[in-house]
Amino acid sequence: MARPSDPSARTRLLEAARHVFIEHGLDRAKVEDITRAAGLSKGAFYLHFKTKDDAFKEILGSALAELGTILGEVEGSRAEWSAKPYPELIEQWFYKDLRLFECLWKHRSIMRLVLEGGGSPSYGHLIDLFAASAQETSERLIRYGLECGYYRADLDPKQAAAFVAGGYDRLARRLVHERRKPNLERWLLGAQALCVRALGTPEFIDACVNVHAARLSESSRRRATA
Amino acid sequence: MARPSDPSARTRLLEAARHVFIEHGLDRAKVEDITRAAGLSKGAFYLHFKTKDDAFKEILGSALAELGTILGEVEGSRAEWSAKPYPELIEQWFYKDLRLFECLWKHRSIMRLVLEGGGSPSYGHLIDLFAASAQETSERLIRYGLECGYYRADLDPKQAAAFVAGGYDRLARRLVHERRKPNLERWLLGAQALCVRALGTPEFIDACVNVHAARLSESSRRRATA
DNA sequence: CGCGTTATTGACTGACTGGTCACTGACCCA
DNA sequence: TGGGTCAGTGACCAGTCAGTCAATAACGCG
Repeated sequence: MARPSDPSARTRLLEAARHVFIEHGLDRAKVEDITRAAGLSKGAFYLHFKTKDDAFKEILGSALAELGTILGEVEGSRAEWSAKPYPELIEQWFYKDLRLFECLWKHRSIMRLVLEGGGSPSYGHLIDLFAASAQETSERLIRYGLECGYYRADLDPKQAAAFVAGGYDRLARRLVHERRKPNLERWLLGAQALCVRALGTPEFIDACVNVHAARLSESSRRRATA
Repeated sequence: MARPSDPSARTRLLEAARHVFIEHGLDRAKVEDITRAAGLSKGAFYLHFKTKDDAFKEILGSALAELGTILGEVEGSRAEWSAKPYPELIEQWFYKDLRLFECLWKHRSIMRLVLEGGGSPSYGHLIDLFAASAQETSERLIRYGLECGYYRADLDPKQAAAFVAGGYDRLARRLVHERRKPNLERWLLGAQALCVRALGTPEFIDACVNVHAARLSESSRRRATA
Protein backbone atom coordinates (compact mmCIF):
# COMPACT_ATOMS: atom_id res chain seq x y z
CA MET A 1 0.00 0.00 0.00
CA ALA A 2 1.54 3.24 -1.14
CA ARG A 3 1.92 6.40 0.82
CA PRO A 4 -1.11 8.62 0.19
CA SER A 5 -0.34 12.01 -1.27
CA ASP A 6 -0.95 15.22 0.60
CA PRO A 7 -4.35 16.40 -0.68
CA SER A 8 -3.53 20.06 -0.12
CA ALA A 9 -0.06 20.04 -1.69
CA ARG A 10 -1.09 21.04 -5.19
CA THR A 11 -3.40 23.77 -3.94
CA ARG A 12 -0.76 25.18 -1.64
CA LEU A 13 1.77 25.19 -4.46
CA LEU A 14 -0.63 26.99 -6.80
CA GLU A 15 -1.50 29.60 -4.21
CA ALA A 16 2.15 30.18 -3.31
CA ALA A 17 3.04 30.35 -7.00
CA ARG A 18 0.33 32.91 -7.59
CA HIS A 19 1.77 35.18 -4.92
CA VAL A 20 5.35 34.81 -6.08
CA PHE A 21 4.43 35.39 -9.74
CA ILE A 22 2.43 38.47 -8.81
CA GLU A 23 5.30 39.87 -6.81
CA HIS A 24 8.19 39.05 -9.10
CA GLY A 25 6.74 38.26 -12.52
CA LEU A 26 7.36 34.95 -14.27
CA ASP A 27 11.05 35.16 -15.08
CA ARG A 28 12.12 36.46 -11.70
CA ALA A 29 9.95 34.05 -9.75
CA LYS A 30 12.06 31.25 -8.26
CA VAL A 31 10.72 27.76 -7.79
CA GLU A 32 12.61 27.72 -4.50
CA ASP A 33 10.62 30.73 -3.24
CA ILE A 34 7.37 29.12 -4.28
CA THR A 35 8.11 25.84 -2.55
CA ARG A 36 9.39 27.55 0.57
CA ALA A 37 6.18 29.55 0.79
CA ALA A 38 4.14 26.36 0.32
CA GLY A 39 6.18 24.51 2.94
CA LEU A 40 7.24 21.83 0.45
CA SER A 41 10.36 20.78 -1.40
CA LYS A 42 11.51 21.68 -4.88
CA GLY A 43 11.07 18.08 -5.92
CA ALA A 44 7.45 18.16 -4.79
CA PHE A 45 6.82 21.07 -7.14
CA TYR A 46 7.87 18.91 -10.07
CA LEU A 47 5.59 16.11 -8.98
CA HIS A 48 2.67 18.44 -9.65
CA PHE A 49 3.87 20.62 -12.50
CA LYS A 50 6.09 19.77 -15.43
CA THR A 51 7.82 23.16 -15.46
CA LYS A 52 7.57 26.56 -13.79
CA ASP A 53 5.95 27.83 -17.00
CA ASP A 54 3.21 25.23 -16.73
CA ALA A 55 2.27 26.43 -13.27
CA PHE A 56 2.14 29.97 -14.59
CA LYS A 57 -0.03 28.99 -17.52
CA GLU A 58 -2.43 27.20 -15.25
CA ILE A 59 -2.84 30.21 -12.97
CA LEU A 60 -3.19 32.60 -15.89
CA GLY A 61 -5.54 30.28 -17.74
CA SER A 62 -8.18 30.13 -15.05
CA ALA A 63 -8.30 33.93 -14.67
CA LEU A 64 -8.46 34.50 -18.43
CA ALA A 65 -11.05 31.79 -18.94
CA GLU A 66 -13.50 33.45 -16.57
CA LEU A 67 -13.07 36.84 -18.23
CA GLY A 68 -13.40 35.30 -21.67
CA THR A 69 -16.66 33.62 -20.69
CA ILE A 70 -18.18 36.90 -19.59
CA LEU A 71 -16.99 38.69 -22.72
CA GLY A 72 -18.57 35.94 -24.80
CA GLU A 73 -21.89 36.38 -23.03
CA VAL A 74 -21.95 40.07 -23.91
CA GLU A 75 -21.81 39.15 -27.56
CA GLY A 76 -24.12 36.17 -27.21
CA SER A 77 -26.92 38.35 -25.95
CA ARG A 78 -27.14 40.53 -29.05
CA ALA A 79 -29.93 38.44 -30.65
CA GLU A 80 -32.25 39.94 -28.04
CA TRP A 81 -31.26 43.53 -28.62
CA SER A 82 -33.64 44.66 -31.31
CA ALA A 83 -36.67 43.49 -29.33
CA LYS A 84 -35.83 45.76 -26.44
CA PRO A 85 -36.58 49.42 -25.85
CA TYR A 86 -33.52 51.65 -25.58
CA PRO A 87 -33.61 52.13 -21.81
CA GLU A 88 -33.75 48.42 -21.15
CA LEU A 89 -30.92 47.79 -23.56
CA ILE A 90 -28.74 50.45 -21.99
CA GLU A 91 -29.36 48.91 -18.58
CA GLN A 92 -28.46 45.46 -19.90
CA TRP A 93 -25.18 46.68 -21.37
CA PHE A 94 -24.39 48.43 -18.15
CA TYR A 95 -24.91 45.23 -16.16
CA LYS A 96 -22.70 43.27 -18.50
CA ASP A 97 -19.95 45.90 -18.14
CA LEU A 98 -20.36 45.72 -14.38
CA ARG A 99 -20.04 41.94 -14.37
CA LEU A 100 -16.91 42.11 -16.46
CA PHE A 101 -15.30 44.68 -14.20
CA GLU A 102 -16.31 42.80 -11.05
CA CYS A 103 -14.52 39.77 -12.44
CA LEU A 104 -11.54 41.93 -13.33
CA TRP A 105 -11.43 43.20 -9.77
CA LYS A 106 -11.52 39.65 -8.49
CA HIS A 107 -8.48 38.76 -10.59
CA ARG A 108 -6.83 42.13 -10.32
CA SER A 109 -3.39 41.03 -9.21
CA ILE A 110 -2.90 38.53 -12.00
CA MET A 111 -4.37 40.95 -14.50
CA ARG A 112 -2.00 43.66 -13.35
CA LEU A 113 0.85 41.30 -14.05
CA VAL A 114 -0.51 40.51 -17.51
CA LEU A 115 -1.01 44.17 -18.31
CA GLU A 116 2.58 44.89 -17.32
CA GLY A 117 4.00 42.22 -19.56
CA GLY A 118 3.79 39.08 -17.41
CA GLY A 119 7.30 39.62 -16.11
CA SER A 120 8.67 37.85 -19.12
CA PRO A 121 9.29 38.52 -22.82
CA SER A 122 7.46 35.27 -23.47
CA TYR A 123 4.22 36.79 -22.30
CA GLY A 124 4.56 40.45 -23.27
CA HIS A 125 2.44 39.93 -26.37
CA LEU A 126 -0.53 38.82 -24.23
CA ILE A 127 -1.28 42.47 -23.59
CA ASP A 128 -2.08 43.06 -27.19
CA LEU A 129 -3.76 39.71 -27.73
CA PHE A 130 -6.13 40.57 -24.94
CA ALA A 131 -6.73 44.10 -26.19
CA ALA A 132 -7.17 42.98 -29.79
CA SER A 133 -9.75 40.42 -28.72
CA ALA A 134 -11.70 43.05 -26.80
CA GLN A 135 -11.51 45.38 -29.78
CA GLU A 136 -12.77 42.77 -32.20
CA THR A 137 -15.70 42.06 -29.92
CA SER A 138 -16.39 45.80 -29.74
CA GLU A 139 -16.29 46.05 -33.50
CA ARG A 140 -18.81 43.26 -33.99
CA LEU A 141 -21.10 44.78 -31.37
CA ILE A 142 -20.82 48.21 -32.98
CA ARG A 143 -21.61 46.80 -36.43
CA TYR A 144 -24.67 45.14 -35.00
CA GLY A 145 -25.59 48.35 -33.18
CA LEU A 146 -25.40 50.17 -36.51
CA GLU A 147 -27.83 47.69 -38.07
CA CYS A 148 -30.20 48.19 -35.16
CA GLY A 149 -30.00 51.95 -35.62
CA TYR A 150 -28.44 52.86 -32.29
CA TYR A 151 -25.37 54.48 -33.81
CA ARG A 152 -24.80 57.21 -36.36
CA ALA A 153 -24.60 55.94 -39.91
CA ASP A 154 -21.38 57.87 -40.66
CA LEU A 155 -19.34 55.83 -38.16
CA ASP A 156 -16.32 53.79 -39.17
CA PRO A 157 -16.87 50.69 -37.00
CA LYS A 158 -13.20 49.80 -36.88
CA GLN A 159 -12.13 53.23 -35.68
CA ALA A 160 -14.99 53.50 -33.26
CA ALA A 161 -14.19 50.08 -31.84
CA ALA A 162 -10.54 50.99 -31.33
CA PHE A 163 -11.47 54.12 -29.51
CA VAL A 164 -14.13 52.55 -27.31
CA ALA A 165 -12.03 49.50 -26.51
CA GLY A 166 -9.16 51.83 -25.64
CA GLY A 167 -11.31 53.81 -23.25
CA TYR A 168 -12.45 50.70 -21.41
CA ASP A 169 -8.90 49.35 -21.46
CA ARG A 170 -7.74 52.44 -19.62
CA LEU A 171 -10.39 51.89 -16.96
CA ALA A 172 -9.26 48.28 -16.59
CA ARG A 173 -5.67 49.41 -16.12
CA ARG A 174 -6.73 51.86 -13.48
CA LEU A 175 -8.81 49.26 -11.70
CA VAL A 176 -6.01 46.73 -11.34
CA HIS A 177 -3.89 49.34 -9.59
CA GLU A 178 -6.50 50.42 -7.06
CA ARG A 179 -5.84 49.53 -3.44
CA ARG A 180 -9.46 49.62 -2.49
CA LYS A 181 -12.41 48.69 -4.65
CA PRO A 182 -13.72 51.84 -6.30
CA ASN A 183 -17.30 52.68 -7.16
CA LEU A 184 -17.51 50.57 -10.29
CA GLU A 185 -21.03 51.68 -11.03
CA ARG A 186 -19.95 55.28 -11.21
CA TRP A 187 -16.97 54.48 -13.37
CA LEU A 188 -19.01 52.45 -15.80
CA LEU A 189 -21.90 54.89 -16.01
CA GLY A 190 -19.39 57.56 -16.95
CA ALA A 191 -17.74 55.36 -19.55
CA GLN A 192 -21.05 54.30 -21.05
CA ALA A 193 -22.20 57.90 -21.26
CA LEU A 194 -19.05 58.98 -23.11
CA CYS A 195 -19.32 56.01 -25.43
CA VAL A 196 -22.92 56.60 -26.32
CA ARG A 197 -22.27 60.30 -26.90
CA ALA A 198 -19.37 59.53 -29.19
CA LEU A 199 -21.26 56.94 -31.23
CA GLY A 200 -24.98 57.25 -30.74
CA THR A 201 -27.90 58.79 -32.57
CA PRO A 202 -29.57 61.71 -30.79
CA GLU A 203 -32.47 59.51 -29.68
CA PHE A 204 -30.14 56.90 -28.29
CA ILE A 205 -28.08 59.55 -26.48
CA ASP A 206 -31.24 60.97 -24.90
CA ALA A 207 -32.35 57.54 -23.73
CA CYS A 208 -28.96 56.96 -22.19
CA VAL A 209 -28.93 60.32 -20.46
CA ASN A 210 -32.36 59.52 -18.97
CA VAL A 211 -31.38 56.06 -17.80
CA HIS A 212 -28.30 57.46 -16.12
CA ALA A 213 -30.17 60.35 -14.54
CA ALA A 214 -32.68 57.91 -13.07
CA ARG A 215 -29.89 55.73 -11.83
CA LEU A 216 -28.05 58.60 -10.22
CA SER A 217 -31.10 59.93 -8.41
CA GLU A 218 -31.83 56.41 -7.21
CA SER A 219 -28.25 56.18 -5.91
CA SER A 220 -28.65 59.49 -4.08
CA ARG A 221 -31.85 58.24 -2.51
CA ARG A 222 -30.15 55.03 -1.47
CA ARG A 223 -27.35 57.02 0.08
CA ALA A 224 -29.74 59.27 1.96
CA THR A 225 -31.52 56.33 3.64
CA ALA A 226 -28.20 54.65 4.64
CA MET B 1 51.37 58.66 -27.89
CA ALA B 2 48.37 56.55 -27.00
CA ARG B 3 46.35 54.48 -29.37
CA PRO B 4 43.31 56.51 -30.53
CA SER B 5 39.93 55.00 -29.81
CA ASP B 6 37.57 53.91 -32.53
CA PRO B 7 35.19 56.88 -33.04
CA SER B 8 32.34 54.73 -34.31
CA ALA B 9 32.47 52.04 -31.61
CA ARG B 10 29.93 53.55 -29.27
CA THR B 11 27.48 54.31 -32.07
CA ARG B 12 27.77 50.80 -33.48
CA LEU B 13 27.21 49.30 -30.05
CA LEU B 14 24.13 51.44 -29.45
CA GLU B 15 22.65 50.56 -32.82
CA ALA B 16 23.35 46.86 -32.37
CA ALA B 17 21.93 47.01 -28.86
CA ARG B 18 18.79 48.67 -30.15
CA HIS B 19 18.17 45.83 -32.57
CA VAL B 20 18.88 43.10 -30.07
CA PHE B 21 16.69 44.70 -27.39
CA ILE B 22 13.86 45.14 -29.89
CA GLU B 23 14.09 41.53 -30.93
CA HIS B 24 14.58 39.87 -27.57
CA GLY B 25 13.57 42.38 -24.90
CA LEU B 26 15.95 43.48 -22.18
CA ASP B 27 16.30 40.35 -20.09
CA ARG B 28 16.74 37.99 -23.01
CA ALA B 29 19.16 40.26 -24.85
CA LYS B 30 22.72 38.99 -24.52
CA VAL B 31 25.71 41.31 -24.44
CA GLU B 32 27.49 38.74 -26.58
CA ASP B 33 24.86 39.09 -29.33
CA ILE B 34 25.11 42.84 -29.21
CA THR B 35 28.89 42.87 -29.46
CA ARG B 36 28.94 40.27 -32.20
CA ALA B 37 26.50 42.38 -34.22
CA ALA B 38 28.66 45.45 -33.66
CA GLY B 39 31.85 43.60 -34.62
CA LEU B 40 33.42 44.27 -31.24
CA SER B 41 34.35 42.38 -28.10
CA LYS B 42 32.41 41.95 -24.89
CA GLY B 43 35.09 43.94 -23.09
CA ALA B 44 34.61 46.87 -25.47
CA PHE B 45 30.93 47.00 -24.53
CA TYR B 46 31.90 47.64 -20.90
CA LEU B 47 34.27 50.39 -21.88
CA HIS B 48 31.29 52.34 -23.15
CA PHE B 49 28.49 51.25 -20.84
CA LYS B 50 28.61 50.36 -17.18
CA THR B 51 26.00 47.62 -17.49
CA LYS B 52 23.62 46.17 -20.05
CA ASP B 53 20.81 48.03 -18.25
CA ASP B 54 22.59 51.35 -18.77
CA ALA B 55 22.68 50.81 -22.52
CA PHE B 56 18.99 50.01 -22.47
CA LYS B 57 18.19 53.11 -20.45
CA GLU B 58 20.12 55.27 -22.84
CA ILE B 59 18.29 53.92 -25.88
CA LEU B 60 14.92 54.18 -24.17
CA GLY B 61 15.68 57.60 -22.78
CA SER B 62 16.25 59.28 -26.11
CA ALA B 63 13.02 57.93 -27.60
CA LEU B 64 10.97 58.89 -24.56
CA ALA B 65 12.57 62.33 -24.34
CA GLU B 66 11.47 63.24 -27.84
CA LEU B 67 7.91 62.11 -27.21
CA GLY B 68 7.84 63.91 -23.87
CA THR B 69 8.94 67.13 -25.54
CA ILE B 70 6.09 67.01 -28.03
CA LEU B 71 3.56 66.17 -25.33
CA GLY B 72 4.81 69.15 -23.35
CA GLU B 73 4.34 71.45 -26.32
CA VAL B 74 0.70 70.42 -26.63
CA GLU B 75 0.13 71.62 -23.11
CA GLY B 76 2.37 74.67 -23.46
CA SER B 77 0.24 76.02 -26.27
CA ARG B 78 -2.94 76.29 -24.24
CA ALA B 79 -2.38 79.95 -23.34
CA GLU B 80 -3.24 80.76 -26.94
CA TRP B 81 -6.44 78.75 -27.08
CA SER B 82 -9.06 81.20 -25.96
CA ALA B 83 -7.96 83.75 -28.55
CA LYS B 84 -8.66 81.39 -31.41
CA PRO B 85 -11.86 80.58 -33.25
CA TYR B 86 -13.02 76.98 -32.93
CA PRO B 87 -11.99 75.84 -36.39
CA GLU B 88 -8.46 77.12 -35.99
CA LEU B 89 -8.15 75.50 -32.58
CA ILE B 90 -9.39 72.16 -33.86
CA GLU B 91 -6.83 72.32 -36.65
CA GLN B 92 -4.07 73.13 -34.19
CA TRP B 93 -4.93 70.19 -31.97
CA PHE B 94 -5.06 67.96 -34.97
CA TYR B 95 -1.55 69.03 -36.02
CA LYS B 96 -0.20 68.39 -32.56
CA ASP B 97 -1.74 64.93 -32.56
CA LEU B 98 -0.21 64.32 -35.95
CA ARG B 99 3.23 65.37 -34.76
CA LEU B 100 3.02 63.13 -31.76
CA PHE B 101 1.99 60.13 -33.84
CA GLU B 102 4.66 60.85 -36.45
CA CYS B 103 7.24 60.72 -33.68
CA LEU B 104 5.68 57.54 -32.35
CA TRP B 105 5.98 56.01 -35.80
CA LYS B 106 9.62 57.00 -35.93
CA HIS B 107 10.32 55.20 -32.65
CA ARG B 108 7.81 52.44 -33.22
CA SER B 109 10.05 49.49 -32.53
CA ILE B 110 11.26 50.73 -29.16
CA MET B 111 7.77 51.85 -28.25
CA ARG B 112 6.38 48.44 -29.12
CA LEU B 113 8.88 46.97 -26.70
CA VAL B 114 7.88 49.41 -23.98
CA LEU B 115 4.20 48.76 -24.53
CA GLU B 116 4.80 45.03 -24.17
CA GLY B 117 6.63 45.36 -20.91
CA GLY B 118 10.22 46.06 -21.98
CA GLY B 119 11.08 42.38 -21.92
CA SER B 120 11.77 42.63 -18.23
CA PRO B 121 9.87 42.88 -14.93
CA SER B 122 12.07 45.86 -14.15
CA TYR B 123 10.42 47.88 -16.87
CA GLY B 124 6.87 46.51 -16.93
CA HIS B 125 5.63 49.46 -14.88
CA LEU B 126 6.74 51.91 -17.61
CA ILE B 127 3.59 51.08 -19.50
CA ASP B 128 1.47 52.58 -16.83
CA LEU B 129 3.82 55.43 -16.06
CA PHE B 130 3.60 56.44 -19.67
CA ALA B 131 -0.17 56.05 -19.84
CA ALA B 132 -0.69 57.83 -16.51
CA SER B 133 1.38 60.76 -17.72
CA ALA B 134 -0.65 61.02 -20.92
CA GLN B 135 -3.84 60.84 -18.90
CA GLU B 136 -2.77 63.57 -16.51
CA THR B 137 -1.93 65.80 -19.45
CA SER B 138 -5.35 65.02 -20.94
CA GLU B 139 -7.03 65.89 -17.68
CA ARG B 140 -5.35 69.27 -17.44
CA LEU B 141 -6.21 70.02 -21.06
CA ILE B 142 -9.81 68.99 -20.50
CA ARG B 143 -10.08 71.16 -17.40
CA TYR B 144 -8.78 74.07 -19.37
CA GLY B 145 -11.14 73.26 -22.23
CA LEU B 146 -14.01 73.33 -19.75
CA GLU B 147 -13.00 76.82 -18.62
CA CYS B 148 -12.89 77.95 -22.24
CA GLY B 149 -16.38 76.55 -22.81
CA TYR B 150 -15.50 73.89 -25.41
CA TYR B 151 -16.80 71.00 -23.32
CA ARG B 152 -20.09 70.22 -21.64
CA ALA B 153 -20.27 71.46 -18.07
CA ASP B 154 -21.55 68.12 -16.72
CA LEU B 155 -18.27 66.36 -17.54
CA ASP B 156 -16.13 64.69 -14.90
CA PRO B 157 -12.65 65.70 -16.15
CA LYS B 158 -10.94 62.72 -14.57
CA GLN B 159 -13.27 60.22 -16.19
CA ALA B 160 -13.23 61.98 -19.50
CA ALA B 161 -9.44 62.10 -19.45
CA ALA B 162 -9.20 58.39 -18.74
CA PHE B 163 -11.49 57.60 -21.59
CA VAL B 164 -9.85 59.90 -24.11
CA ALA B 165 -6.33 58.89 -23.14
CA GLY B 166 -7.39 55.27 -23.43
CA GLY B 167 -8.72 55.81 -26.91
CA TYR B 168 -5.50 57.42 -28.07
CA ASP B 169 -3.47 54.77 -26.28
CA ARG B 170 -5.23 52.12 -28.33
CA LEU B 171 -4.34 53.93 -31.53
CA ALA B 172 -0.73 54.13 -30.40
CA ARG B 173 -0.68 50.40 -29.74
CA ARG B 174 -2.08 49.73 -33.17
CA LEU B 175 0.44 52.02 -34.80
CA VAL B 176 3.49 50.34 -33.31
CA HIS B 177 2.36 47.03 -34.75
CA GLU B 178 1.77 48.26 -38.28
CA ARG B 179 4.15 46.98 -40.94
CA ARG B 180 3.59 49.92 -43.22
CA LYS B 181 2.86 53.46 -42.21
CA PRO B 182 -0.91 53.94 -42.17
CA ASN B 183 -2.83 57.05 -43.04
CA LEU B 184 -2.23 58.88 -39.78
CA GLU B 185 -4.37 61.82 -40.84
CA ARG B 186 -7.38 59.61 -41.26
CA TRP B 187 -6.81 57.85 -37.98
CA LEU B 188 -6.42 61.07 -36.06
CA LEU B 189 -9.35 62.81 -37.68
CA GLY B 190 -11.51 59.88 -36.63
CA ALA B 191 -10.18 59.93 -33.10
CA GLN B 192 -10.61 63.67 -32.76
CA ALA B 193 -14.18 63.44 -34.05
CA LEU B 194 -15.11 60.77 -31.51
CA CYS B 195 -13.44 62.72 -28.73
CA VAL B 196 -15.18 65.96 -29.53
CA ARG B 197 -18.53 64.21 -29.81
CA ALA B 198 -18.04 62.55 -26.45
CA LEU B 199 -17.00 65.74 -24.67
CA GLY B 200 -17.97 68.79 -26.63
CA THR B 201 -20.75 71.34 -26.59
CA PRO B 202 -23.06 71.26 -29.61
CA GLU B 203 -21.36 74.34 -31.11
CA PHE B 204 -17.93 72.83 -30.70
CA ILE B 205 -19.10 69.55 -32.23
CA ASP B 206 -20.51 71.41 -35.23
CA ALA B 207 -17.26 73.31 -35.71
CA CYS B 208 -15.31 70.06 -35.59
CA VAL B 209 -17.63 68.35 -38.05
CA ASN B 210 -17.16 71.25 -40.46
CA VAL B 211 -13.38 71.33 -40.15
CA HIS B 212 -13.24 67.61 -40.82
CA ALA B 213 -15.65 67.80 -43.73
CA ALA B 214 -13.51 70.51 -45.31
CA ARG B 215 -10.38 68.45 -44.71
CA LEU B 216 -11.89 65.34 -46.19
CA SER B 217 -13.10 67.06 -49.34
CA GLU B 218 -9.66 68.65 -49.68
CA SER B 219 -8.13 65.18 -49.39
CA SER B 220 -10.45 63.85 -52.07
CA ARG B 221 -9.49 66.69 -54.34
CA ARG B 222 -5.83 66.03 -53.68
CA ARG B 223 -6.34 62.40 -54.50
CA ALA B 224 -8.19 63.20 -57.72
CA THR B 225 -5.31 65.37 -59.04
CA ALA B 226 -2.65 62.76 -58.15
C1' DC C 1 63.16 49.36 -34.18
C1' DG C 2 61.97 49.87 -29.26
C1' DC C 3 59.22 52.31 -26.03
C1' DG C 4 55.26 54.15 -23.65
C1' DT C 5 50.51 54.71 -23.63
C1' DT C 6 46.02 53.50 -24.37
C1' DA C 7 42.48 50.52 -26.79
C1' DT C 8 40.71 46.18 -27.28
C1' DT C 9 40.19 41.34 -26.58
C1' DG C 10 37.90 36.89 -25.24
C1' DA C 11 38.76 33.12 -21.98
C1' DC C 12 37.44 32.92 -17.62
C1' DT C 13 34.87 33.58 -13.18
C1' DG C 14 31.20 33.31 -10.28
C1' DA C 15 26.42 33.91 -9.35
C1' DC C 16 22.16 32.13 -10.41
C1' DT C 17 18.43 28.79 -10.90
C1' DG C 18 15.39 25.22 -13.31
C1' DG C 19 15.23 20.71 -13.12
C1' DT C 20 17.01 15.82 -11.55
C1' DC C 21 17.23 11.69 -8.92
C1' DA C 22 19.21 8.60 -5.21
C1' DC C 23 17.76 8.45 -0.85
C1' DT C 24 14.58 8.78 3.04
C1' DG C 25 10.04 8.87 4.98
C1' DA C 26 5.19 7.61 5.36
C1' DC C 27 1.73 4.46 4.82
C1' DC C 28 -0.73 -0.12 4.84
C1' DC C 29 -0.54 -5.11 4.92
C1' DA C 30 0.59 -9.76 6.57
C1' DT D 1 8.54 -6.46 12.60
C1' DG D 2 9.72 -6.54 7.70
C1' DG D 3 8.34 -5.62 3.03
C1' DG D 4 6.50 -3.16 -0.86
C1' DT D 5 4.90 1.00 -2.82
C1' DC D 6 4.64 5.66 -3.57
C1' DA D 7 5.37 10.61 -1.77
C1' DG D 8 8.53 13.82 -0.72
C1' DT D 9 13.30 15.58 -0.11
C1' DG D 10 17.27 18.72 -1.00
C1' DA D 11 22.07 18.32 -2.53
C1' DC D 12 23.60 18.32 -6.82
C1' DC D 13 24.12 19.12 -11.86
C1' DA D 14 24.42 21.60 -15.89
C1' DG D 15 23.37 25.40 -18.48
C1' DT D 16 23.30 30.39 -18.76
C1' DC D 17 25.39 34.81 -19.11
C1' DA D 18 26.82 39.54 -17.08
C1' DG D 19 30.84 41.25 -15.99
C1' DT D 20 36.23 40.97 -15.26
C1' DC D 21 41.03 41.61 -16.28
C1' DA D 22 45.73 39.83 -17.77
C1' DA D 23 47.38 39.67 -22.15
C1' DT D 24 47.78 41.39 -26.66
C1' DA D 25 47.27 44.84 -30.25
C1' DA D 26 47.46 49.44 -32.17
C1' DC D 27 49.22 53.83 -32.41
C1' DG D 28 52.69 57.80 -32.65
C1' DC D 29 57.27 59.29 -31.37
C1' DG D 30 62.34 59.48 -31.28
